[in-house]
Amino acid sequence: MRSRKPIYEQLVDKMKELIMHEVLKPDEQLPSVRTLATQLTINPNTIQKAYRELEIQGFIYSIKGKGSFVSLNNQTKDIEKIASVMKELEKLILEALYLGIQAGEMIDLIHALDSGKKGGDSND
Amino acid sequence: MRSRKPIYEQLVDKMKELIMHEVLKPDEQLPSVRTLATQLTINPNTIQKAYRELEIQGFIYSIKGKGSFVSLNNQTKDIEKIASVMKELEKLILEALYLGIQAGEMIDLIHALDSGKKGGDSND
DNA sequence: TAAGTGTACTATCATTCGTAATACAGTTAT
DNA sequence: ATAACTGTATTACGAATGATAGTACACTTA
Repeated sequence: MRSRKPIYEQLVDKMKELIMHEVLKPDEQLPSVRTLATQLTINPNTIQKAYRELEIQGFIYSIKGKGSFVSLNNQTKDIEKIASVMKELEKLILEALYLGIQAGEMIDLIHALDSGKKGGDSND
Repeated sequence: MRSRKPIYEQLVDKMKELIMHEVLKPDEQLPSVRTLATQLTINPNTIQKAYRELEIQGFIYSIKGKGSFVSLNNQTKDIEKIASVMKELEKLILEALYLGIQAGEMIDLIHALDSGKKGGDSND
């Protein structure tokens, strides 16, 4: 029974969160494919698929024989990805407004996340 | 070759956009399952699946024997859905900030979409 | 009654997800 | 060179999902 979202995708989301929240620091080495597979009791191939996706999205980089590491990216130049995220954002904001969510509420959310990113980790 | 997103989901997204942009007005009748299936050259079951999803999400309502119609919703009370959208929004905003997108840019986007919703359709 | 509507069900096929086993390639330490 | 670790690639299989297809039922309207 898949919880409607593939395991490898869940893993990608989780890792992205950890990286963006700086729980995983730049250049920090990630658990190896086989190690993590053992820890999570899932197949190494599933981990590898997640890692590959994370690498494509620019969140990690892998070196054969050495391991996988968190990217240094803080300011990406990937124009395609930025455009894609902005488009998603527009869709979601429109839906939120349609649902009756106030613009101010969303703006507050942005400010909270933005200051939390600059000022440091005060809360979670 | 599926463009990585199911047809019925693409259809749901498309209809949601049309409804939110008020191209499809409240209480307006939608094409019947079979009619739309013929027009789009896809299976009636696929249309029905999309319509069912749209009904679950509160965008349309269907009456057996009569047809499917656009909901009047402008201010939903569906707390679960609002919470879900807010959570998605938070994830996406965080990723946008991580990519280097400025908070002000997102706020501008919100204002643009919000005024476009209240003031009427000046542009598209 | 007839023709339109939504809805439900079963069957079939292709694709994807996840697992499994195996192999290859590169790094590091011995 | 060897051993033990890393990432990567390939193939195979079973289960779940997406989409098609056909059929049937229930309701509304003329």
